[in-house]
Amino acid sequence: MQDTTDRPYHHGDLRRALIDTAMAMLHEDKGWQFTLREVARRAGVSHAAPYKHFPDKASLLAEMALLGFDRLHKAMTTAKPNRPHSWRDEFLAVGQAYVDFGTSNPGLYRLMFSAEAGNARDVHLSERALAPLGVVIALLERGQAEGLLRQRVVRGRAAACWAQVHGITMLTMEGLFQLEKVGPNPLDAALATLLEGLEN
Amino acid sequence: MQDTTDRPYHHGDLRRALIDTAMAMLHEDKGWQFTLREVARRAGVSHAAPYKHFPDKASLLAEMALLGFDRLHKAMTTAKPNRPHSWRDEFLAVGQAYVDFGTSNPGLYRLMFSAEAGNARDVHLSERALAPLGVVIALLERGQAEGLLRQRVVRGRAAACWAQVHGITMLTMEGLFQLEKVGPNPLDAALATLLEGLEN
DNA sequence: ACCTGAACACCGTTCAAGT
DNA sequence: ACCTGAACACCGTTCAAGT
Repeated sequence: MQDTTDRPYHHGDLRRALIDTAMAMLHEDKGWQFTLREVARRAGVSHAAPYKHFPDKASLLAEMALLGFDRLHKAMTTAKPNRPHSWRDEFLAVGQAYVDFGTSNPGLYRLMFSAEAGNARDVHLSERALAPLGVVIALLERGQAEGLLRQRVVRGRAAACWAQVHGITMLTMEGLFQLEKVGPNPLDAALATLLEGLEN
Repeated sequence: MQDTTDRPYHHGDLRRALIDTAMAMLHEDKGWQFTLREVARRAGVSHAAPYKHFPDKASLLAEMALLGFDRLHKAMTTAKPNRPHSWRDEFLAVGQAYVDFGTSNPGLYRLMFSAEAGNARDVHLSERALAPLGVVIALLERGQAEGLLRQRVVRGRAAACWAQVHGITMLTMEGLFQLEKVGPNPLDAALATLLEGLEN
């Protein structure tokens, strides 16, 4: 349903429109393997128009991944526990927010972590990918300062948290954490194990 | 370099040849996003020939993923610690074998865990994907029996191990565990955290 | 029983030309 | 400054026809 009438030739802000359209398409079957031509089609422009705003498809994907990391970062920083405010509650809230972000945006999350998509992961993207890790590092430092956590090198522990939570997210996304043999609450079990590895 | 002379028309075992060729192509840039036509080309047959052995590309990929899970399973069961034979050594050896398998076969590993590739992950594939998990479950049961591990629901702890090790593997593959900010030995740190979460 | 060649409906990307 | 249309070199998949 495109209005081809009110934008006779020049699209107001095609760049943003393309990103928005592609972001929406991420929620469909093919994930980030959508077609650039289809994006253009839905944005109401010719299939050549996107090339005036992005050198190629990979560049569009890279920009979208960047956006994704920003959103993940925001999801983690705005995550708050329901009621009490113990360190442990906050930690679990952040972990849950991370997993929720991934499982409710599987297409975007896969894109963010696919070196395959935007061919080479450039420095810019890698830097932005580490912002979420910064949240975890700060959280662990506070936990150690409060004497709740074992005294271990924080960056190493943060890496462990990241890997754990990334693994949970991906396996859930692939449907492998919903299988009987894996047990009833793999997510809770994984987070509990992680906490037992961190706490005093 | 195809011998088109000695196989004038009928290829002896084209099915296997296609799988082998595709498996080899997994190690190239595009990973499992290789082209079916290119597989046929390298196998020395027409681009239509593969369709006599696989209904579509997704079926070929599914078969390859199955093979991958078998190999991963074997890598885990044949993993042995260097010298001593404590439970802990064995656990670490299995974990390391898992990560090594993934990082040295990134194309295959990504394929195994991409619901995107073989469209729907069928029951067959999911079952085979759980064989590696079985190894971990057995390992944890022994550790608990020997009184080394906390008494927790084994399947839950096994899920935690899987997620941890899967996360490590993927983040390493994507190059995110080689970044300075993540620290010097994220892999070791992650495995150490996992062990501290399991052990008494 | 197994393979080929031509064909169909697509892609990503480029580029001269239009507004 | 921004967009289009035709073109190029590809895909995956199908199907009548060949051996």
